Amino acid sequence: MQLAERVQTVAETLTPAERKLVKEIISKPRDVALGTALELARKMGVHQATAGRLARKLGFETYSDFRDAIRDEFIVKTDPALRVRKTLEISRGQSILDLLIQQEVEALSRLTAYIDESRLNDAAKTISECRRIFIFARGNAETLAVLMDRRLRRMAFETVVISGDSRDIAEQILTMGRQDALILFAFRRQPDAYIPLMEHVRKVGARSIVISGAVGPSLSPQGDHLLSAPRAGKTDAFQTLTVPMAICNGLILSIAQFDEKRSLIQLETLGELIASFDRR
Amino acid sequence: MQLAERVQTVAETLTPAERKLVKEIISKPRDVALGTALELARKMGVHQATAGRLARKLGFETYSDFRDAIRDEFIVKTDPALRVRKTLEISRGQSILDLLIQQEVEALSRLTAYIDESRLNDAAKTISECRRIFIFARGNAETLAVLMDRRLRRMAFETVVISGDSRDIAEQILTMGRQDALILFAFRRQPDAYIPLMEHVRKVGARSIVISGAVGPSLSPQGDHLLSAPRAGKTDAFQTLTVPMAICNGLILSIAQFDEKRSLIQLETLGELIASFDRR
DNA sequence: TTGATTCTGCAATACATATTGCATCCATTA
DNA sequence: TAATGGATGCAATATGTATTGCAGAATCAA
Repeated sequence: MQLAERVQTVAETLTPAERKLVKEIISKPRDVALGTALELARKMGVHQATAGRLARKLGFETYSDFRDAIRDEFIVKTDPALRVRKTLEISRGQSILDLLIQQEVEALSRLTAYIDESRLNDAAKTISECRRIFIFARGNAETLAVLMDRRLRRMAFETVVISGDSRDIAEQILTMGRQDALILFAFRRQPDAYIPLMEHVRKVGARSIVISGAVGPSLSPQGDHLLSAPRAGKTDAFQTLTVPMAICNGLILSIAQFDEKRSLIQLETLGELIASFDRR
Repeated sequence: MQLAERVQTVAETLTPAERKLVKEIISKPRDVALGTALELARKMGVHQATAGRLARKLGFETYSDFRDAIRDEFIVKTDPALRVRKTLEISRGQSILDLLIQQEVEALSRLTAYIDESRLNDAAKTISECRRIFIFARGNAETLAVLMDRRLRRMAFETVVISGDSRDIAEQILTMGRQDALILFAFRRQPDAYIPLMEHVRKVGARSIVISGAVGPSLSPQGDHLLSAPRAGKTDAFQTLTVPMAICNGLILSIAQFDEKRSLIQLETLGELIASFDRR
């Protein structure tokens, strides 16, 4: 029986402390497989005894048995070369998920070739200095508009998600001023509203940030900041929002960094910044 | 220093018993990495103490240190995710974007350890057989609700995105019947509406698909299909939707596959399927 | 609020694993 | 063959790790 199944069978009876442990065990089984009950417990801030009791609850005689099971399931015992070959065989033959992930990983790995830190920071700085953020997206990109809207609001920005047809759009951007910014998403092709929108932004003296895919550089007129990188998969085929979402997340973290600096809180490392963000 | 080098430096001074041990260590380092000194010694017919002394001879303080080294060299390295991280660490600095991408790639690489093809297909089959799809998400996951809603609608499914408070929810699910399905997103913690929703689904004989993160297995009551895999980043820190979005995309492609089969169009490869999907 | 119940940490104990001093064995050499 | 010195196993000790009884804390229901 797999670990996840075992957890499911006892899911209803898990206590808060046990839940903490389970979360860690599920997300980092390798660490658990090589560590001790004490290490796991200390890491999650509960007592060693609780870890032992959880093992029993999951249906194992002892904690050691539990660890052995994790090892069986998550530690590669076979020859690595053989394993790689197997994986490739699978992905070449059948698995949708493997194919998808392979493409996503490749595309993500290429991202930093297109967007470097300073570019991201410039855009983040611009946004953090603005009063109001307008967000425009059409098609699948609306997903990202929802994401940015939520994240920005949580950081106490005032946002306006632009929706509807050209008349609606015109009404919504009427109040845009020089202290505002527009975040615009464009993939595949230039949205119909693109030119009038960008011209309006320029006219009122606002700033624009364009987040895009491969078409990014060929958009015209250009915005103040262009954050574009090609997406996973072939053009004109199934393309995902993973790469632009990574750009969005990077942007959010970068903005958070400026916010921290603004409030004179110095953080030692980026790791701390990331850890401090979004905590509940 | 690698194990092989260490052995070479002391090769001249190895005793017969030690030679036996070294042979085993070299040929089955993974077994040694997970076992005890006693196990190794007994297997090769020498005394436990000899194993301990060999460890010291190889330049380690204790047998545990020796085993840790073996683990580093032969177990941790075989984890594809960690290997990627090491590569990225070496080739680049520690910018926000690098850190983010590194985490995303790691998490994505691990995805297939948690969700296999059959699990995905089962869920896809269930959905493709349903008349109407209800979608429930709260917090950041609403982003994914928007994604799924758009994709499913394009595939001519009738969808209902559940919104609002408990009263609204109750009204919206009133018409749910046995031909319907609920896709529910849950991260961090179980949503308040989770239990009543799932109970209603069960009562009316509908199906449920839960897409989740590390908490997935500990949700209760459980749905008919659980698609869960840990997300990138540390628990309780900045966590992204990349992994669950990959699950969604995989699900969509899988559903598309069933649709193709239903309409008697046979595709030679999945690559073609993916290329054919979502083309405009 | 009270009482019952469950959860959880503490600390003592039990168990597993590693280290070390000592005795013996074996091979080598004179 | 006897002497020597390293190699090895034995067993006691030390260290690390897991389990368990107990009591205080938290939770829930009445």
